[in-house]
Amino acid sequence: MKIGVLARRTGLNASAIRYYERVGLLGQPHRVGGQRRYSEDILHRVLLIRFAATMGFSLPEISIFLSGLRDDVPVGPRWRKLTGRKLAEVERSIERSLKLRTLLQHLLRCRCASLRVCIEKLNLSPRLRQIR
Amino acid sequence: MKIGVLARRTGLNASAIRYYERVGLLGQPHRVGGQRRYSEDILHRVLLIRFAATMGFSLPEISIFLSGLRDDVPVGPRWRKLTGRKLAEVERSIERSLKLRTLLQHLLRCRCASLRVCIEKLNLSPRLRQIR
DNA sequence: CTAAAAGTTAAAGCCGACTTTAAGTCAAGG
DNA sequence: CCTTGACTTAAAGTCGGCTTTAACTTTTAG
Repeated sequence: MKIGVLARRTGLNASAIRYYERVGLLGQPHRVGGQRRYSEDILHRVLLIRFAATMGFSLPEISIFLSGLRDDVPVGPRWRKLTGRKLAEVERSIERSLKLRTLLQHLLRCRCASLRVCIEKLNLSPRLRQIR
Repeated sequence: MKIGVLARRTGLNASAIRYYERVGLLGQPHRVGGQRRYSEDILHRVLLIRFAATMGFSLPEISIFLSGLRDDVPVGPRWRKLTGRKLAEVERSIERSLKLRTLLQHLLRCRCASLRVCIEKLNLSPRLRQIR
């Protein structure tokens, strides 16, 4: 299939597919008259890339992610390590977001005269670092 | 106080403070021989900006956030609306992250022969949109 | 008085993940 | 054959939130 079809089927822009190729996520596709032609395999690969991206993996990380796949290796230790690290990241981000939610709820519920007073009551300065 | 002191006391880089000034988050400070001089007030304002930023507000949002403060207004409806929207955003992001965590945990726990098989088992294509 | 530290500016650079632009080439339908 | 739409490239632009650079001035300590 041509790049436009792959683009429609993956929901991506053709330029994004060329970009993935440039950064090495997709190999060199076979060409007809200079134009790229793709197999179903590549469709799946692109969907997998999108999947990993929505999981919060960066493109360089996805490279590693996929290199485990390339060999059809039994989900190697490198991949496990990467995924474990990402899981830890996601967990930190969840904790942080839960704290933010609590704080925002407090801010919304409070009946302080002004925002300044309200925030001063929360005694933020010592918390500023924690929140990060 | 001079910009370097303000920088140290807020944990920011002096260039960040000048940047905040450029984008209109801080007014024109009073100057001595061309150099900026800041009051304690501004220190608090900068800390508040940082606080709002860690809450996930963008600098343009913080502008609005602070315009409610400028008048020492009783936490206006505009501010409430903005905060409510941010709370909703944070909640969506929490939900999304919880889903990601579950998925990552599944991926880590699975005993599939290869990543490809494992991911195929999860039947991802239909989920791809949900996850976003 | 002088040297070093800290201040000033405008403009450019950085990060990631793309998109857009400009200027062309190829393919398919009528 | 010719138009139209899809494709090609390299290079530049986008977003936010700064940082860095370069060239210069002011303040401060000794």
